[in-house]
Amino acid sequence: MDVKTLCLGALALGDATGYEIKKMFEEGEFSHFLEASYGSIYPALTRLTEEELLTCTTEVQDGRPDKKIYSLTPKGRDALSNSLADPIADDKFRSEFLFVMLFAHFLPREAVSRLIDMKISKYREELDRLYDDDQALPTPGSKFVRRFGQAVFEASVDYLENNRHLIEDRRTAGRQKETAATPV
Amino acid sequence: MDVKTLCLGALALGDATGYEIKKMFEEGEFSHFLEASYGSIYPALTRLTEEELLTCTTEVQDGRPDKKIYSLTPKGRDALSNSLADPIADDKFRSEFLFVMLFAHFLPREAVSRLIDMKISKYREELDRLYDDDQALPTPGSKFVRRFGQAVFEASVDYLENNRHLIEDRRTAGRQKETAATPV
DNA sequence: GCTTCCATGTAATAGGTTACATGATTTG
DNA sequence: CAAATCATGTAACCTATTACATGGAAGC
Repeated sequence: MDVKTLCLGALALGDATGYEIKKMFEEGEFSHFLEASYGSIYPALTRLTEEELLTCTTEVQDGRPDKKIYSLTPKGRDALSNSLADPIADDKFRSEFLFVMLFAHFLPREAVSRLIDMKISKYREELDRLYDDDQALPTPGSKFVRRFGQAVFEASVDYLENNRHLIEDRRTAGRQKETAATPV
Repeated sequence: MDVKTLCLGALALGDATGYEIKKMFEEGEFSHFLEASYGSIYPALTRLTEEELLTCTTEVQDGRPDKKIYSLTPKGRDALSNSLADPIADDKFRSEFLFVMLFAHFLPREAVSRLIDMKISKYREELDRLYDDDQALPTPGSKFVRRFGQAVFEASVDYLENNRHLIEDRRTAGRQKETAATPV
């Protein structure tokens, strides 16, 4: 599933420009589970138009590059439909944060605490974005997908808050000797 | 943070071969938040050895290629330490599943149900792997990281089970008319 | 008898991201 | 007055995945 397909999906939610599609990945509908850059979106839109899966209306602007509004053609809608029926790849989750946490004992305790604090704020930011459903949700799936994000990020924040002591309290490693049961 | 750094991390948990490191990504310590293929691991180990961050002991085998066991050198340990102190990239979560769910109304209801069932099994498989801590956990961070995975996957399964009706029950879209309050 | 496991490695390819190029207008 | 927003597009680069090459042993 490449950026072309993702763009078809974006346009199935309504006509849009490349710029607006990018925003959907950054802060819109797709932000918590997809990514794409201008460098991949613009060429994708050009190709899709060549293949007649999209039409493009140019709106002349002063001072700015002309705005190109893309629309899904019936052919494009079919292409999307077909792609949706294709086998889907497994979720991919990549977290450098967890990698670093695995080696938390290599870092000063305060550094670890700072990283956890930062990660919690990041998750909270995501949550704020997910709770702010100003714009009407365009498909029934939107609600489902949004709430999934909420559930997962909430679980993440909860987990970090309730279990950070596991790595913030030291003495866990192999380096203590007879210092048996003397909690500080 | 590239595969080289990830390999340093892998070897900080104990000496290993390229094959074993791959297993850590597939089903071991790293499986739920990192990925790497042989095609990136083997060259990384070669480079790291050239840079003297690793040493390599060759164990001759019959019938199989010689086993190459890599160990972190003190220099390698320092390099890892330094990398851990570098700014860390944001988590990346990519889900084609959620993308498809956004357009669930393009698919037959049974297809959607099947996808959700499959996704739940996938998450359950991950959970089984995470709960099976046969091998002793090598660092204090391991427990923290593992449990994080458990928390998130459990939240995901719970969410799917309790909210699948949001897309499995139709009539939500814009296509109903006066059919007000007549639940089928 | 077939599949999976062990075990390493290279080359081609693909798919992106990053950086660059341009520039007026609005917001702080 | 500076920074962010709007708006498109290309080219260089990079990184990693996929496929290929090899092959015995063990499990089903």
